[in-house]
Amino acid sequence: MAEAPAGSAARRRGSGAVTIADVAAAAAVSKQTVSNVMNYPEKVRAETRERVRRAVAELGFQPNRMARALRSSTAGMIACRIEPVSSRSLAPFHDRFLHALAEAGQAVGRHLMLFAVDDAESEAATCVRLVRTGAVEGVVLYNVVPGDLRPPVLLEAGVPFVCFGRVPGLDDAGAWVDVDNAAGVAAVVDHLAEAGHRRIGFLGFPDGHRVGDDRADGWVAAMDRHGLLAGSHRFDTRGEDTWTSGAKMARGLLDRAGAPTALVAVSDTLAAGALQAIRDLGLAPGHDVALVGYDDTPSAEVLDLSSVRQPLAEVGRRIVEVLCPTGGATVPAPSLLRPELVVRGSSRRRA
Amino acid sequence: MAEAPAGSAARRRGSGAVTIADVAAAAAVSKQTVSNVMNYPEKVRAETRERVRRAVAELGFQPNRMARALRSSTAGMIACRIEPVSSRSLAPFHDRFLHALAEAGQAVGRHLMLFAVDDAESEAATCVRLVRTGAVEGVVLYNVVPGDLRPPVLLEAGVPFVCFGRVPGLDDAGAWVDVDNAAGVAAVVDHLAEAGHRRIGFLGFPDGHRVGDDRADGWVAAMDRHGLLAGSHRFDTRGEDTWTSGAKMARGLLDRAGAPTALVAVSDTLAAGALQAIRDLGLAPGHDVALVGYDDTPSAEVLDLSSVRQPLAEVGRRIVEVLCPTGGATVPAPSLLRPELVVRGSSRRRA
DNA sequence: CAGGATCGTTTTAACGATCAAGCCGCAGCG
DNA sequence: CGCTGCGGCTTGATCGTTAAAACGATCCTG
Repeated sequence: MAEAPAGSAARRRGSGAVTIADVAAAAAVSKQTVSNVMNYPEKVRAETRERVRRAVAELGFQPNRMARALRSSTAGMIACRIEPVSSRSLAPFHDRFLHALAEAGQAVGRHLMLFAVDDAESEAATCVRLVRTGAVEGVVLYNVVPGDLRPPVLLEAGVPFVCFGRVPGLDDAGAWVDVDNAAGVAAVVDHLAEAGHRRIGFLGFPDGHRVGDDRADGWVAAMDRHGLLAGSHRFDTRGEDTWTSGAKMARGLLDRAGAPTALVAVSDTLAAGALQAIRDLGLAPGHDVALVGYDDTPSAEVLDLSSVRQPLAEVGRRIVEVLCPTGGATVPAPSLLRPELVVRGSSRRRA
Repeated sequence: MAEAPAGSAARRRGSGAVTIADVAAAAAVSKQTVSNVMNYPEKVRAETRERVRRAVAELGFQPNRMARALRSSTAGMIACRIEPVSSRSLAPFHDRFLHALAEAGQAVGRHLMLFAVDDAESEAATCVRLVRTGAVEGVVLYNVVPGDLRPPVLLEAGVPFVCFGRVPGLDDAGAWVDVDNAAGVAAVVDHLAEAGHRRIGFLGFPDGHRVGDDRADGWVAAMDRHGLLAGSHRFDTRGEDTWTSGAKMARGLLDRAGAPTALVAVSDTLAAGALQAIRDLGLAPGHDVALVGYDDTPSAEVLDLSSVRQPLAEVGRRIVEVLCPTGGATVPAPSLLRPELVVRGSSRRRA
């Protein structure tokens, strides 16, 4: 490990760093005044404030976080589980969620602590322990599904938490933030219908998971709204979230008479597979067949693939706002955010 | 946000949780004895220990982390930057690194704190601040390249750190852990050569980045060792780390006389593209053309693609060991770990 | 049997900050 | 003149824990 050089610019004293007492001595004021300068500058006369500020700068003073946390019993941290990378999907979505959370947290002076556990049960236990030991102020639950066993446990234990994912029973507490999956897919259908497409195929996930089901519902609802639902069950395909599966589903849809002129995929992985299938059939994506993916992963940009972007930054901000209320007096309601369709070449031109 | 119910099983007192003083009172001993029971049980008489233990269990006491951190000035945390998801690669590698780090940290009682910054410069500044404020004991630098400006800054500031990625100047301090990229690719070439392949193509990254260059060196060295280097520069292709680019490079190599019978790709993304190209040419992966990727991402398993697995768990353990030395008296040397080749169908059968 | 070593526990004192009074001087006001 | 109010600072207590010293009692040991 890299060791500290004997004498560096910012001076260390004895065993530890420079404390508020050192600053106080240097500026010839009391510790409390230094504290005030740091936290409530308007409470201190300008002249004194300047003197203290100079001392702070000269000594390179940085208030000790643990001491502050102890005294004011605010850890300045929130926790979230980091899940093992699943082989289900190629899309690095969890990554981006954590990044958004970290960024949103920092904006209000909170840091993000990660922990790794094997299952939901130990996740709940760990969350309880982290809050009980004062390590964090609250926790974030990722990918919450109906019937999830984590919320009730945390509720019972009195642990502040916010879910990413709808929780039906918690509607009044503002304890969840979600992105409207149905609306996202519906927006895609709207976009395609406006461009004149009448036969719009759907590449979805197998039934039985919240996200996939919501997206499928969005397709059905929007198709119905445009009067395109009749007979379109032929265009409803489902499969695992893999590239291969996407290619297969697309081939199945396109390789027949009366094939769809547009495809809606519920992930960029599926869409990437579909893209290849389209090309394999000698068709031009965006021209012969329109194609839209989901999640706006980096690959979507590379592939010039239209995709639905989830407002992750906003999700992070809301979560943090609920967990660590700043100025806003009112406790916010649970948020159902609208995703945004990013139109690229794969769906821009009329089929 | 979910609120604490009025009365839950684990009792809260007044404004806060149960403290060591409560336990002491309940067990009719001093606070210090309780502390000893928690930290040095052998120092306390068995009978007393039992009594204290009962009180701890009854009250559900959990020592306050901040207080402990303050008193013993060990934060129990390490920090690492979470990078924005790059559009360069589809592989969620950073994810897995963070997971490994979190897990390794927990094994020795350390938690992982994330922070988000825009560039390397502010990363260094943030690291310094985090350590100076006592928030973390040390930091981990991800993806360190030669000439990286972060190590010198941290060194100067006396911040304990460990790099993932070789740092030539720091060889004596054990300040880095790396995986031998050249050895990984060489192992692939060995594997293919043993299977009888003589013409082995290379799908690499453009020159100028450490990881890519190391892997290219590995190919050259191993080819040379097997006496296959002569004329094989025709088989050396380079391109961006995208699926499309991989497909194009593979097509370029395979679609001519005297084509390679095996391909080494330096990422699974490139390999996935190559896989498609192979199929497009009517060839059978693993039979007509052997193919091996790199990083053993989830997609490799799905695609039945041989790949080189980096020992991330071990990387995490070493990093943590250096940052937070446990029992081992000796400061470990910098670690250059060997990756492991995972053979799957794409390279199992003789071409 | 005095003097020291040992054991198990308590007491005291931090760790570095913030909170809540308290104090002092000066202005305003009856 | 004296009382109150207030800005500006200091003092003392405190958050919950642990390190280190103190302490009384018992046990050796020469």
